Amino acid sequence: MPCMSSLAHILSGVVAAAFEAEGLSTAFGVVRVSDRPDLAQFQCNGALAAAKSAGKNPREVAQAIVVRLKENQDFSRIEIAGPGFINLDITDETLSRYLSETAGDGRWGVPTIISGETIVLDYGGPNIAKPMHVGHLRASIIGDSLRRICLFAGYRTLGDVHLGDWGLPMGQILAELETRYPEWPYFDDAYRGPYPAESPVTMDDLEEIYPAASQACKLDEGRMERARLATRDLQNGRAGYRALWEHFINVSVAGMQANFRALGVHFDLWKGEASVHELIAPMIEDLREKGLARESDGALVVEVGEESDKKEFPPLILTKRDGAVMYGTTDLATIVERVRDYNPFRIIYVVDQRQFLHFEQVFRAARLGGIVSNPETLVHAGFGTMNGPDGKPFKTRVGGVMKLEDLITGGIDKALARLNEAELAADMDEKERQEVARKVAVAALKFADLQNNRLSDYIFDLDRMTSFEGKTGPYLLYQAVRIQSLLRKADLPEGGNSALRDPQKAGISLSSADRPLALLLAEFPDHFDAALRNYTPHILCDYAFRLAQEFSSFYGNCHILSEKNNDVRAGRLALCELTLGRLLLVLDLLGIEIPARM
RNA sequence: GACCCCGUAGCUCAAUGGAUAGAGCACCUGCCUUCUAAGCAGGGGGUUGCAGGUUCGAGUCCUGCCGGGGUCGCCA
Repeated sequence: MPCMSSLAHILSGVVAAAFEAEGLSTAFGVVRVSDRPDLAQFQCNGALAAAKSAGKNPREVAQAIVVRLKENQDFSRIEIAGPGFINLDITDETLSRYLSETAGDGRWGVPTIISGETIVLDYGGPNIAKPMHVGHLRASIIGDSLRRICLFAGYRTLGDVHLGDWGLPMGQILAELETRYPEWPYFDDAYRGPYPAESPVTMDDLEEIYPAASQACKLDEGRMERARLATRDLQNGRAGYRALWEHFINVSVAGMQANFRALGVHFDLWKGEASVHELIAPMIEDLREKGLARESDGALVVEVGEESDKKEFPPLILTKRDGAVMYGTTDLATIVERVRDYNPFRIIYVVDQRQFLHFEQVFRAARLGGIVSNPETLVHAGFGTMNGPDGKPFKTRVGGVMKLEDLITGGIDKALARLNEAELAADMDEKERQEVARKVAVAALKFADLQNNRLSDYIFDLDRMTSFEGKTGPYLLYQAVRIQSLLRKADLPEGGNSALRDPQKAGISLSSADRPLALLLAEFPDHFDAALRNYTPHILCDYAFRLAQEFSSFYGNCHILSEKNNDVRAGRLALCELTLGRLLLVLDLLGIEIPARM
């Protein structure tokens, strides 16, 4: 029977009952890991707040609670400190029992949400015809991590790449190609035969053509006008444009998939803005009938302002003056589609925080139009901008953006160099060495990004992102690999460690050298819960690092395999297994793969 | 101009309103003939931008100011 929560949560229940018995709210009973480990393992600060609401002396309230808690055998020490903090230590038996009971089912104390609700996650958002650059890193890996976190919590998850494949850039490229190659059959309205199966452009071509087209439109209003018309004609189904556009999609998606494969980022759906094109007309019709869509300066808009707005809120534009739709329109139609197909509990958008206003417009329109009934369905989990060392949005020295592919291969090269220095790599074949280097490099990249608070901007520093020492992904891998190696040498009996398998008999014997690690292991459900509730993978990064660090300290201070006392040896091996299990899980939740050796 | 976010160690970042604000990098001192040194043990480094306020208690909440970034209808 697995424990369904963290130790602190279980202790909260005990202390809350004491508060209730004193006629006080159970909310005061919250117990958390002490922020003063030198004073206690756990603390409850509720007596202070309770005293205030009851008009009593805090220490007297605390004293009454302590008297009741003394009856509980799980506590080894209960003390009042300062103005009324209740400091708590638990017995080693209680700690050991908790760790044993939460081992073995792979959940480490995290309860499963059994509702089976669906969460759609929208992340990545790469654009057709543009190479993926470092800016796509954040959306991809934060989104993929959140998908893994939701999945582990028990939700059904659908990660959607949501390609940028339907807007003005498509028209700009079409117009540019039509200017350069007017003889192509794609531009001949009289052409009736099948269009070529082979793409006339490669990804390299597109990488040159798109910036050229974009620049031309910026400088020349005539070119921009033709790009707008091409966009509209594409959206209206002009056959030659559609055929050429499909080639763009195919060559672009092939490039993206290579990048995502290297990163280990997974998507369940490869839809894009164009996927919902057929839903737009009926959706607009419906919004018209409801009186929500109206003409404004030639455009069709939905007013989304609210009474409480501090400043005027711009309307959502459904169709522009020229009749073409905007990305807000496709985003709204995508909600229509997702609700229809998946009836999601949540739709989480992992998109740059600078698009806050856009999503607020779309979300308000969706609520007004009755597209979603629960306002909490739609969530924008925004992230901060990736800046250069100068504090401005990141650019390479030559002024362009760094391609994601170059970032990854650069990291792999550095990892290979590090591997070659170490003697361990000598007996690896070329393929294994490459794969280990890729895992190390990707771990470095992902951890360097994910450890930052999702919402705050952060400085992109190439050297730091491909650093393997200190608070880095490779450090975590290294600790996990060391534990794996140690456990292989431990020659454990079939079915695992007796200290875990038979907790009633042996238990995990603890000492001052390993107790901090044991306590930290018991914290896992709290950190998972915080990461899930707030959509913040960095919480798990921090926990994983602390766990690895605590283990490394333990490993350095205690020689495990040569331990003479069988109970102590078994207990320490059990802690190794428990640490490895959590480390592997947390790394998996972060989307980080572990090599067998490094 | 209006609105939103940010300001924490030399640098990059943490810290559900709680006790003595923590890590990593960089710098300094030790430790590889015992389980992987991508490591461990230890050290120096802070008026949390400034000024008020609320609170038993503020890096955290409120007000003002200074500094930085972002957004503000026909791009995505």
